[in-house]
Amino acid sequence: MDGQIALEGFSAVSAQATLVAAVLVDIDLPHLDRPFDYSVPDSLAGEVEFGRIVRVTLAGKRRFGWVVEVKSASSLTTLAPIERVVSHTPVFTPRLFEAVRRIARRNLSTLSQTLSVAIPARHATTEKDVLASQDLPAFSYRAPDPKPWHSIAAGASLLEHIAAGQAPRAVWTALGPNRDARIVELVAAAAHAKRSVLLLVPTSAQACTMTALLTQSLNAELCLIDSESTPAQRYRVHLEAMRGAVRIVVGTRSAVWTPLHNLGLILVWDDGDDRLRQQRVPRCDALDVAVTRSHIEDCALVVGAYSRSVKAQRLVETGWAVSLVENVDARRQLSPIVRVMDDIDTEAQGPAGSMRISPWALKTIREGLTAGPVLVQVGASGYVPVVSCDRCRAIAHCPHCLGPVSKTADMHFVCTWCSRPMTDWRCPKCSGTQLRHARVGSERTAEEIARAMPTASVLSSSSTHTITRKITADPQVVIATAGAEPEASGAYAALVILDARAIAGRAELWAPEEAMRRWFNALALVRPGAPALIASSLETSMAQALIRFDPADYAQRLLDERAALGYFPAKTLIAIDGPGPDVAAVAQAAQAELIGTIPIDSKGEQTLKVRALVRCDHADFTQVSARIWSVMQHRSSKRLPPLRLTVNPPELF
DNA sequence: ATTTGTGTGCGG
DNA sequence: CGCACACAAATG
Repeated sequence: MDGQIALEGFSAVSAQATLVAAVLVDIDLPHLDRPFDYSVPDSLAGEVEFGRIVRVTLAGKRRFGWVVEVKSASSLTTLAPIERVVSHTPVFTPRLFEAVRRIARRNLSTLSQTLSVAIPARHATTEKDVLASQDLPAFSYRAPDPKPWHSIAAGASLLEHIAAGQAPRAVWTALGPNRDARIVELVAAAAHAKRSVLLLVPTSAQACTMTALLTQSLNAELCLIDSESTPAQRYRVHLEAMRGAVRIVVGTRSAVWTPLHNLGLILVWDDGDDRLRQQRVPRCDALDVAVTRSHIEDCALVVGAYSRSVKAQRLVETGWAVSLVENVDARRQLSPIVRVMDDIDTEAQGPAGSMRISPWALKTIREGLTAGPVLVQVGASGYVPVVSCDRCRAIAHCPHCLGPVSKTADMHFVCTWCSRPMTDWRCPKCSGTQLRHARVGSERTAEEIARAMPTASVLSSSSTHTITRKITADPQVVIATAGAEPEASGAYAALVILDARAIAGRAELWAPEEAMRRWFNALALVRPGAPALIASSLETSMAQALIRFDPADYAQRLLDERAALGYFPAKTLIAIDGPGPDVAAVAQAAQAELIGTIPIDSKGEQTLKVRALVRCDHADFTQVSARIWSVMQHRSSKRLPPLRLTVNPPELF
């Protein structure tokens, strides 16, 4: 009987205008990842609206949920009621929800989990405070001068389109000396169009620098969201952005979801940096979210970097974004002069040329010191393989030619120069006879340089120890790992890049792209016309891209290679991790090409785990992912252990 | 994840 | 026949 049911908390949906809310419940299970209808008690009718957080009962347990639709009827006859409306305001917009939906689909993750990532945790007192405030700051910016953009083909046009409130898309390769000015102009253009701006950078430090830059040059009111931000601050910016009270947001990865009102421009800086990628599920990439949002919000997108990621180049190749590159004159005027050592240089220097710090490198450092600070970029600790004496740790050299020793695939020590085997090797320092294979980093290099140049002042900056952010224009040698380079007042007078081959030569598919990103980031810190030496021989196309200062061309080469191999981003790959038979079943159900299945080392677990990689064309992804997802739903409803899915695993590409 | 419903086996 | 336990289905 209806009366009895109502007593138990359920109500029949009558012919009267009782409202129904579709609620997405916060449970991370694939088969429950869809909205459920709840009746809206008359007492809550005024509060239930799209985007509100509510309290509902699902399967006998009280849970939080998000209202994703309010309608007048349901296809079901009896509904449980919404018990409480939790948030006093919507915490997301229809457009943000659409972005969440697409990103969840693409990453094969649940909507509820993705929504949880996109929306900061509610903070009640902050919410009250934001809702009580009424301030909407005045908003008027002059249109930036497009003149400085004339050294970039299509650059001025991009700026004018943004200033006119339109939504152009570009991948931009910047030059160190004028990057800041260009960013300020881009932001000013969108602000002039009375639209909001979202600026995303890889690190907190960069976010702070950007905030300072924009505050100073635009006299703009803006908000900063980075790893230092408290939950209260995050929630405040989120709500204020939605209300239009905040119009410019600078931040790191998590800020990409900020639901700015009338979003006009998203600017992603250095998209190749893996810090713009989330490590935990749903592992979404700030660039992917930015691309998706620019579609949905109809806003401009500028992907800027000193180098060019393969992913960004793909946006250019497909015609979705235009490529913005400084012309040859500007590059020549504003970039350092790059010299890449080749095999002939190495040979010309004689035996010493194959030492870790070559005479060429030392010469470049010495000359640079006469004009200002010199940057030496080294591989991070553990990056550079070195063979040394097992007893005294002295770096081993070939007794015949003094060349460097390395370990071959079949575990033998040989000279990389004359390829003589190191049988009967004897340490010249301590007479030890055993060799060891180690990896060294920046600290060792600092010692070596200090020894070679006793009069120079040497500073070491690495992410594992101390990072120095800014140095004076006084002559000194700065040894830094990639990403830990301090900015020099007036820029560096010279740059030496060591260990280049150790980084570019890694077996991972992303190695050359990542190497270029690191090197161009270092090159951007050097004075125009100053010498920059890459102290290793490199593959010709790589060397050419550095010398001509043309990372976009090289990215296109890498993209062509990926296409030829059938890898991301030319195709879509999905990794399925879990117990062997289950993984095989899912790979089968996907009806996509199975590239292979490899065992993965699972620590402390009994069951043998494997990773299957399946591949499909972009056009087939929707269907392939739908098939995989339905298996996941089935598995979770049967309470089978979950499998881990990764779309285009960033550790591979 | 949690509850509710249905089926099966065994003691009474 | 009645009850406990196992398994499956639904969850609003």
